[in-house]
Amino acid sequence: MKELDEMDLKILRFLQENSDITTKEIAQKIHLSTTPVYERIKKLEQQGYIKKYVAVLDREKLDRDLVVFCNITLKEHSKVIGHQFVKDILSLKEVTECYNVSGDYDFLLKVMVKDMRAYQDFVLNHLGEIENIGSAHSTFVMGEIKQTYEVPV
Amino acid sequence: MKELDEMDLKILRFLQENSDITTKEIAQKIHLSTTPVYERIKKLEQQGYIKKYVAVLDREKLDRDLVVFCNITLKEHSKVIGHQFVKDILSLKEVTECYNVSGDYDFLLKVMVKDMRAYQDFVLNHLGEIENIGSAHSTFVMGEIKQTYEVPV
DNA sequence: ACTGAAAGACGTCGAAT
DNA sequence: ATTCGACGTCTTTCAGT
Repeated sequence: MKELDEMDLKILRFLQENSDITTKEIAQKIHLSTTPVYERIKKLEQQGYIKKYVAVLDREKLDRDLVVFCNITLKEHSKVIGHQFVKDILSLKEVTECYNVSGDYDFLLKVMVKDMRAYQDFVLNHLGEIENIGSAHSTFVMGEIKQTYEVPV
Repeated sequence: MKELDEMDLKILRFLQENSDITTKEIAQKIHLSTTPVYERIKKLEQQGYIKKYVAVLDREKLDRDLVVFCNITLKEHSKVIGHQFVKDILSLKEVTECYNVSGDYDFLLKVMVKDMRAYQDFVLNHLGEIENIGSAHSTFVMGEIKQTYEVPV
């Protein structure tokens, strides 16, 4: 991180907002020519600051209208059991995010499904099949105020 | 959504995993030539299934080591107050996601900061400045088990 | 480390089948 | 839907400052 200057940060800000932008356009915006911009981007990719480039899809157009944050506690907390839980969770495609968290619960899942019926099916038939879940508490998303994948830099 | 066939879905799956892939490579993977793949992608972009293309950055390499889910309640729930809260929240760059949720709290924020000291500063000096917040309950992320921006299709 | 120019690759799109 | 082909633009590189 130390070796990044303000030019690098500006490039990162542009790219994480829209990676379709051309090297030339970035160059114009930050008042450089294309070559240094090109080389900086390559450096940022190689050094891992940029992990990958992805397409962002429209959740609702793809009929995934329901987003739920699901708080999970485990019955036991041994290393083996935790590991098995993680393995089981990773296989569920409806779970787009999973965090090990502090507080009253052990894990926080972000689940994306078509509708309430699909969520019911998810809880009963998918979560319900996983061993060692103590409790599951669902928080439903009613509105997305802000939704970005950006790292504040 | 109805008008998407299996080919379109395959293309979306590839692109949301890695948008650096060339039209030619997708064509090979799904056994089509480049022209129809190209046209399908353009259609998916124009119809809004693909919202944009972005670079995914490495949070930890950029010194944003602490992720916190912050549950907020408002003191009052009038339309005006909710609107002002939203406006205030949107101005905080540390808040990468904000949802209006069901349950014991009104809003769920995902906050990304450098460390615990920065979080303290965020809560005291940024959240603390916002009117009408009744309570804030922080859940700290200890480990990221799964973290994807993909829509399950 | 940057500029400017030049080569080459790929996205882009029309025409024909 | 496919191949072919051509055009334009961007990526990529190199010589020069």
